[in-house]
Amino acid sequence: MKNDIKPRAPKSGAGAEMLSYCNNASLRKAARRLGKLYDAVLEPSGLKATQFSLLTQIFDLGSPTMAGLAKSLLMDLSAMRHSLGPLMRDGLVRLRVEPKDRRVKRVILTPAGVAKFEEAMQLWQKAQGRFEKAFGSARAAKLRSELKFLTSEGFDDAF
Amino acid sequence: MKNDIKPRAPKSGAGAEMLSYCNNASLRKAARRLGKLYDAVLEPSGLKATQFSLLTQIFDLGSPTMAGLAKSLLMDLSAMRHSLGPLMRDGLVRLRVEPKDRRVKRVILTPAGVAKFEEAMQLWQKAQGRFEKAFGSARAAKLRSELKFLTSEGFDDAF
DNA sequence: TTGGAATAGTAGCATAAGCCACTAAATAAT
DNA sequence: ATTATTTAGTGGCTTATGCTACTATTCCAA
Repeated sequence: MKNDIKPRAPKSGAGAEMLSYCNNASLRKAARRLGKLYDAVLEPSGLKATQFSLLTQIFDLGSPTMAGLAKSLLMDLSAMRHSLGPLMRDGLVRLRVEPKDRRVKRVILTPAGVAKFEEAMQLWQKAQGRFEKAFGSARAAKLRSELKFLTSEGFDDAF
Repeated sequence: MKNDIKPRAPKSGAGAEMLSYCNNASLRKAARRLGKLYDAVLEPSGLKATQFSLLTQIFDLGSPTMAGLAKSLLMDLSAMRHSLGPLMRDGLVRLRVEPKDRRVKRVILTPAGVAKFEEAMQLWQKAQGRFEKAFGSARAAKLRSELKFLTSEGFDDAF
């Protein structure tokens, strides 16, 4: 009488793991787990994986505007700003008003930020390598490809 | 001179999207996106997708202990407790001390919690259906399977 | 040119999630 | 039995993210 409601799971009862059928829950769970693994490897740098991602994106885009950075990460502008907080506090990143349009602020890596990025990059390589070894490179590429599709315009429109 | 450092990305420069090579960043980005989509569909219930997941797991496990619930979600016990906060505040869930071992507290769905769960389940079915339609059912099953592996013991050991 | 719409950020609040330190209860070891 | 150890939770702090409301600029149209 316990599980007459369930997410199209086959049978049920304890151990049916209804939640494993939820694409969103599966994704979050995996993200939690993988985040911890990458975090652990990056730990010597003092950066969280999310922070490393931010530095990487800022570096890659080359002093993007806040809105541009947020958009590239499919992140809320406000959320992105909050995440920049610790990085600004630690002097890795700073903001610069765009003279041409004083509404705009560009996100700049400070020299310390670049140095920290380079340091963390070594660790990231290690984490990435361990992942590819444990999961398989081709398999990882395929997974990233699927995830990329999930974040594409096309998927968003289709949903 | 800008991108002489990069995560095994092929070329680089603006648009190379270094970050798309990071398995962790890809996963988080996709999780953010998908979370928002599921959240939007669940919105009429007043539950976030994460909260629905919690209710589902509590329901499925049948009044699990806090530790058991956290473990099943690969979540920190403390984090899980924090997430239960809003659900307890809203009267959907409550805790009950286990008489046999007074350290233990079981997480119980209140009648209101069960009702809310059933209500949200309808919406979840809709979100899940839209996902499967946009992404493909077989493809989704394959993706979940890969994500499941990421959260398995085996992967953890290999990493 | 001036008032309204659009754009870029900021501020505050709320949930999601992890870590560490601490308490309480049960178990094992001596 | 008494202490040491382990197990289960709690609390507080921090970062990750999102939403909404509000401010500052810029742009566009009448």
